[in-house]
Amino acid sequence: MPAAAAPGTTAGTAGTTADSTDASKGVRRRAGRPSAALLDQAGITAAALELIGRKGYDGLTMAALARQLDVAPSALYNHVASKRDVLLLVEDHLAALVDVSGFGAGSWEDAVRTWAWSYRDVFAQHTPLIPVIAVLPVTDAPQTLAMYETVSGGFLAAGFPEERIVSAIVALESFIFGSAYDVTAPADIFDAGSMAGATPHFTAAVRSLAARGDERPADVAFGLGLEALITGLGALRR
Amino acid sequence: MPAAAAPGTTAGTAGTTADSTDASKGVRRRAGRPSAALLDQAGITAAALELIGRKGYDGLTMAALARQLDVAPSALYNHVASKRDVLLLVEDHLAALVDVSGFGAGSWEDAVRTWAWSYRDVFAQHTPLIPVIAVLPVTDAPQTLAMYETVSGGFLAAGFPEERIVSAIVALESFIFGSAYDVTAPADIFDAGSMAGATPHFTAAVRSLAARGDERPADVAFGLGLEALITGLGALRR
DNA sequence: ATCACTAAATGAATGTCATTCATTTATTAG
DNA sequence: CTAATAAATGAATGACATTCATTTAGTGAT
Repeated sequence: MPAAAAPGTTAGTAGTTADSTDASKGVRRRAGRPSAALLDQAGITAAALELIGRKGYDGLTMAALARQLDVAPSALYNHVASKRDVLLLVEDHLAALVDVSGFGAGSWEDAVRTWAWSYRDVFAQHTPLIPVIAVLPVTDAPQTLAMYETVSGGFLAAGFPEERIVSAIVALESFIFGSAYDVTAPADIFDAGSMAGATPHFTAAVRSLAARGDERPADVAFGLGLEALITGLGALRR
Repeated sequence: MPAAAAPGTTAGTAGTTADSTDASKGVRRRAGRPSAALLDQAGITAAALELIGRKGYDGLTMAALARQLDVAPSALYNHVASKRDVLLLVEDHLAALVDVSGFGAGSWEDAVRTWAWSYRDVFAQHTPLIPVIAVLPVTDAPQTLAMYETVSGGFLAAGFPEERIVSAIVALESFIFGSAYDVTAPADIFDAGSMAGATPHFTAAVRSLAARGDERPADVAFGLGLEALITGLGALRR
């Protein structure tokens, strides 16, 4: 038994971490292997989501994440290789929230509508993930892959030629990602301010957009583009 | 050749490109005010573009930018408030490269085609700017604003109702930004690997896409979506 | 000419991050 | 019982962006 007798109390600086949130109530452990690991990928994902919800993506640092889990930052690296890995975990979790229930239920058009709107809504809250998803091999994201499978199946059942399905999905997805950014843009993004005099057409167009209504500009644009894509892509069906 | 800026818009920062690199070899100056300032926004923009071209966006650090200009990093802060400002300068420079020459020339459809493809191509090389543009008030980017003015004018001339113009442009732009990411994705991004067994429809769709051709998948998807949007949005014209 | 003013540059901090590493230790397999 | 291992610790490290007190050289007014 290697030096078991009387654990020498590495004492020291425990107080710091105190108890940021709940995380792992009370019981602080010292270095060493606990009966059950404090960390795992599911817990890291949950803590990351919690942190993002509370502090936004700027607040998502490895140190803050560790604090949330009542653990030292370096401990995270036993479970993820990098911060990017954390983002991938979050991304894949979110993919499971996208509503694909329309596929197999009603019309193809309605299924795409439901899917696209919910996809956009989910990622509008998480735009910092978009650059990550866009380049993410699907192998690394099982939930995301599952979403693609359902959607592909829906397209196939609707009569799409197999070789056009991926292109059609990619086109829709590109529009969705771009539109997700749009949701986060400031309301006055198109205000030309002092340069308005030099841009009469644009300024007038912006003004007349603002003049009408209740609906959020980002939603109007998304609806417009989505219906165009549904009609245009739908024409590919046999 | 690009640009064809809107009437009334001046060259603005265009002249920047003049002497990109050289910077001021040999002559090191000590602190103090030189006869002509070593730095200005045009020079910073040019140096940033040079650096991005050579090392990519990872290589664009304030220190590297300063070195490129043969200046201390802190000197940059006399001309830009932050690194984000540098990115804005670059973004606005690129906006001038987008081809809007079709508006006022041929058909609306062709003008949109030319504009959209060139817009995508330019930003596919600069995807790290997309999160910046998406939230960028147009006031801060005169060349970008000039682009909007030309495009708005083209839509108006084509018979679009004024209050739909901004939404239509935003929809197209969202698609363009999303598609720009797509260009940079690895070729095997959709390879399900070991999970292929669980995703038969998707895997088959990916395979049959790969089976056909010469054209890059990102280009096929972009063409497909763009034509759908042109048709669908075009129907809004009076 | 002189003198104050000011724009522009310097280099030495600062602070925030992600990430690495040598150690420590509880649990488990043999 | 012992050796191996997974999992945690805290103290570096090394990039970065950004700030600040200083320095200096043109410029414009007197």
